[in-house]
Amino acid sequence: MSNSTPATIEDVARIANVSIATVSRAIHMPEKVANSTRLKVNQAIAVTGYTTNAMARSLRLGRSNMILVVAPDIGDPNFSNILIGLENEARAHGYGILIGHTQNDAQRGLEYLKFLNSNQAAGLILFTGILPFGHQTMTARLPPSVGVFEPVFNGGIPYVGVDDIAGARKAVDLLIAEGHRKIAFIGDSRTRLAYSRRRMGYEAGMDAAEIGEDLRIVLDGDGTIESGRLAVEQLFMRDTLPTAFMCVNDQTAIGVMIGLKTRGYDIPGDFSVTGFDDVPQAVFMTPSLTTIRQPRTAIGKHAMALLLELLSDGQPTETEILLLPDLVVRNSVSAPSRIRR
Amino acid sequence: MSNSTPATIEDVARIANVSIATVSRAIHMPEKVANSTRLKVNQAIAVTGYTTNAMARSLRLGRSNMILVVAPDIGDPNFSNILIGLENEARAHGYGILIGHTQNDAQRGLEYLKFLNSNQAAGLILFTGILPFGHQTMTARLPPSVGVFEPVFNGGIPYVGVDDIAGARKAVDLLIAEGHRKIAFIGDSRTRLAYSRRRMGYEAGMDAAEIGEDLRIVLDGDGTIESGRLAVEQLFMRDTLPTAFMCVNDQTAIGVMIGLKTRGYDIPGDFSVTGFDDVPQAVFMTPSLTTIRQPRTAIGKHAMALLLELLSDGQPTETEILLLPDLVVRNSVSAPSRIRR
DNA sequence: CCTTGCTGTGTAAACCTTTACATATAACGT
DNA sequence: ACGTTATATGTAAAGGTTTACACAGCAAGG
Repeated sequence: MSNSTPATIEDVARIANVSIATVSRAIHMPEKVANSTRLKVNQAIAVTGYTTNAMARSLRLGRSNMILVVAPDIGDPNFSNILIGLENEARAHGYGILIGHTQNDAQRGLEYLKFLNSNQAAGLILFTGILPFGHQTMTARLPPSVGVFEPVFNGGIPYVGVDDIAGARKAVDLLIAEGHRKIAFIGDSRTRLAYSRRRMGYEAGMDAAEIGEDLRIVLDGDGTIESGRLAVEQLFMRDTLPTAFMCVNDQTAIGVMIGLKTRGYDIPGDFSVTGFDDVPQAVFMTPSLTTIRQPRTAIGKHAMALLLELLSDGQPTETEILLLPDLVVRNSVSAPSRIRR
Repeated sequence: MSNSTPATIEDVARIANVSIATVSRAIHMPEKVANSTRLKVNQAIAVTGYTTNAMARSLRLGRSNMILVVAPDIGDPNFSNILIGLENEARAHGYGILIGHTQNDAQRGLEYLKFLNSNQAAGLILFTGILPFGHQTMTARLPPSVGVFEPVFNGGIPYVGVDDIAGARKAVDLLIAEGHRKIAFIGDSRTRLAYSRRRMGYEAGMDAAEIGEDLRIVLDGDGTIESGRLAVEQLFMRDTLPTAFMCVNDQTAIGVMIGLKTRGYDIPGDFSVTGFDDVPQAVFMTPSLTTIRQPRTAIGKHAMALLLELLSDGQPTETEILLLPDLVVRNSVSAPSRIRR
């Protein structure tokens, strides 16, 4: 049975005693072929173990039924759940998914660009705020594409993600409602639209509560645990400390909590901390982290639905789909302690 | 410049005023073509923005320069670093990497099997202890393949990973050296060779220290944080408790720590805990987790090297490469407290 | 019995490459 | 000047599909 070389459509045709055209039709347009013939073909397929060569098929058709997902960092705790949303939706429509990992390296990006240029994928999902194709980004000829998780700031690609401003606003409003006034925003200096939008939410909340500029502290890290820890260290160098840390993402918040705990402070007794994303480990922290939940599978689902629409219609019906995130109240926030510096 | 349809080798040939064969040669065997001609071709390539259609190329050649990495769970904290090792090695040899995510679903596995059957990937890296192709696993015609991180228990596929027995032995030896005798092993009941080997290390260590069966406690979970927490709950139902928990992996250890802390116990004061893997968050736990470090990028590198060897030679030189893991001593282990129950 | 239309099937071109083979030109030795 | 060899290029086949077009057989309508 298990020959060294896979069966081709020709092998099937020979055994079924029909032409290759008929075999192809029996597979893809079964109603166009006589019952008796279809039976013969199916038997021959079973005998040979034939499965159609997707590459030859795509070459002929000029399109494939694979979708490429490109991400700079596959270890991002948000990635896997968004991916699951993408996959489920894609599968329901007969598409398969392949993942490309760029490690933020333009050379690797170009590799995947070649893949796309060869029609090996019908569509593209971008998990990155910037097109990862280096200097060829401008001239790149991309298939229908959708950005996910963070807006793609060059390239004018439709985007599905969370409403960062509204989400951040929920966090800052909670802190203010608890009585905090001096709230630090620990941000991310990398050129990512998502992060600047979260900061906008912070500012809007502070504005709405009429909290002056003098009570706002903004410090930029790079969104990693370590940068959260560092931010705490930097703030302790200054003479005024906030009563609450609103962090641009959960990684940063985890770093902030580690920094504060290392210095012997209690959370939320001494300082309150909020995150953003609700990564899986947020619930396992001590104290568990109050944060804004990304509706990850929903994002994936919507993004894929939009991409599939693009694949059939050609024109995007909308250029940005923003999902409203929920506030997840856990144990890292309380009222500020009255007695403090 | 940016036409709707990509340039083909024919476009280049026409502009350079040569035949398509010459263009192909100018690209792949430049020394076989006259300098002047090569120049013309290169200019034409620049003008058209031509990039060779990888699919047509692979169809003709019967092989591609892509390697498929199949993983059931891309969110596994071990995955991304092993992947980086794989990628770096692959790239150095002109291969690209694509990732397939099966979610432990045989249907998805079959999708990737088709991908392979179409020669769309030259080789296969398996991140899973079992071939993910459902009932077709036996008859599947696979390209050269290497298992990584956990041995593939069906299919006789060469494997690169850590020496689980030796690693587990290091953990149990540490606990014994600290004075522990009643050591619980929190395992994983899923049919994964890696986990049963870790248990063998545990047993071997207990044997060597001549600690009797009556002092051994073995409880199986499923390797998740939650299962670690549950194991603690179950042990508290029994009348005797261990002084140390040796966990089959870090996830389980984290769950055990959460369970113990929830019950108000101090680690390592009341109980010692060890993990296995050294996932990124192990260092950020409080207390930080003493564990066995997987040499992840090294595993990836060796696995890819072995696969590349298979791709050229055909025959595997070795069937299993075991890397020795290091013990990482942090703060979750100390001597057992004398006064207890 | 002839035309028309329908159903089912086959033939061959096309998708884009690579490369064995053939051919043309130049270089060289005698 | 001629045969031999090396170098550079072109021609065409092959890889596995899909599908427009052509064709054959047959039923229906006149």
